[in-house]
Amino acid sequence: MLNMRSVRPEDATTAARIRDAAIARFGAHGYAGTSLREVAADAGVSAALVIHHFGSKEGLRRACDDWLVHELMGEKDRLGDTSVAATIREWLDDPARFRTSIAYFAAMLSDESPGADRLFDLLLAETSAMLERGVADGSMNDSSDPDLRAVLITAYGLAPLLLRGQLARVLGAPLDSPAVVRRMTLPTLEFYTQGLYADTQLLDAARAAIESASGAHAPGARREDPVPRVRSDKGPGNPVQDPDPPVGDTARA
Amino acid sequence: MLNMRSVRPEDATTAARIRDAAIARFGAHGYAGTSLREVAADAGVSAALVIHHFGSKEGLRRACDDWLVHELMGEKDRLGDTSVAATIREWLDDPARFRTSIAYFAAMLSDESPGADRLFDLLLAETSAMLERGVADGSMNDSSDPDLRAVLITAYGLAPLLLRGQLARVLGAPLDSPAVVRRMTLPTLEFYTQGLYADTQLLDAARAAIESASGAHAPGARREDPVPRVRSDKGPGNPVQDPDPPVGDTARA
DNA sequence: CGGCGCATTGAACAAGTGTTTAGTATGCTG
DNA sequence: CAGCATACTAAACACTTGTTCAATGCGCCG
Repeated sequence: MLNMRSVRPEDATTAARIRDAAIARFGAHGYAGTSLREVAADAGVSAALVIHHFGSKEGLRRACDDWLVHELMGEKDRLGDTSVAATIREWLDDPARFRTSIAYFAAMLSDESPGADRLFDLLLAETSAMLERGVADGSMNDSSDPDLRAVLITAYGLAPLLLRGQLARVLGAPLDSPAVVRRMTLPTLEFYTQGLYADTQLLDAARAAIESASGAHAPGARREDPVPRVRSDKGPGNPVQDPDPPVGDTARA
Repeated sequence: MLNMRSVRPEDATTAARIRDAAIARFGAHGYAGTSLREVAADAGVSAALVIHHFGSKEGLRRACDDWLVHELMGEKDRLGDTSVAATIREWLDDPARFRTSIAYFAAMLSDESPGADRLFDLLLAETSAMLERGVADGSMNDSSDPDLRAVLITAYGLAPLLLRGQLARVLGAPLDSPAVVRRMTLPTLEFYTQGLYADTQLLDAARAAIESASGAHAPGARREDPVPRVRSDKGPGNPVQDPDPPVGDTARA
């Protein structure tokens, strides 16, 4: 289970070597920023052979997508109790492979490669299942909109990976370095346990505003009203007066 | 303050039209995936004129970067009390521009354009200042590692924007649509107020483990030990046994 | 050994790339 | 009006792109 995957740069079949080289290149420079000849050179073959094996550059991309979905999601069909900790340990022990795969995944998301949708959906499903279990056994809080929360948590989980370049730059070491992984653990847990806000003032205000604006809290309900300004009716004294501060910060950025 | 920016697609100077077309193209298809002739065609000029005005394609990129930093971060030099709510309202009222700018910013991050570093640093500084004020006035919880928390919060804030394509697909409407913005508000606030975990069990365990592993909790301290496995010493019964679940989920993805 | 099939290649292809060059129009300054 | 800078273009440049083609080698099966 470990060895059969760690057969990475070595021999393997030639097509696999090409695919691996392509994943590395695509991940580092994007699909459009990578030429077949570069991939071919990395794999030690001719450009014509790449076409011979994969039909076209787009075919190569599809093969990379398929491989990555298979490799990252593995055989875990049941979203059940496959140990998350074990998975983490696995890629912590092999940061080289983790790095390449994550880079490719990030590139997939930017390039809007169709494979990214599959991967994101799998992640989202897994997160949803995890949250449901957590709520069921009482270890996690409930949510007013579990589906949306699952999307949010999934996005938050991906954030450090998508921004790994910035994090590495700011923190002074790669995201998958032991030092950074260790340093991130506690603050992340703190945030996931205590939240950010010390009191429920903003939350209560938002709830009240939404309650008064529309009758029910139906998620996908009518969307024809111009947009109820839950956000701008609180005093300007509080610097984080917006109920949705991260998006806000993002926006102004 | 509003009008001078909303002069978007219309006349303006020719160089500005080219720049705007480039931002749109770069944002949609990336730097490498965009040709000068496409940009030129969008702007209604010849490819040679683009070179004439910006020197080279790379020069055009730099001009786009500069413009975006200026446009998104505006004149807010002091990270002080410029109202976040006002900024949000501003781009909520102009989703078209917001979309383009955000797409370009996301592309900058993927392409590792140097301008992305500037923008991220500004965002991070702003987030840090916001957190410091929040802690000072008691509206926000303190953190064991404020600097890292600021990085985390910044990343979380950017996450929905970087994943806007996936969010839009899963939620059935664009991220900047009134329906989605409205729907995200409450769950986000809930998460930022209550956190995810219902009790401090995992947090306590992690703290204890770290405490016992290394003497102090110094952030950047010695990094020569192989990495203390705070993660794998808890029972397999809890599905979210890892102190750092989002990264974990990400990893296995 | 003969022959088939596959992996593999260098050379060539048309199309597209960023960039240069020479040239035309246009409007401002004297 | 002359002169000049500037905005702008079409055409060509050298080069790279993805892809094709004919050819070569190698191994397997009879």
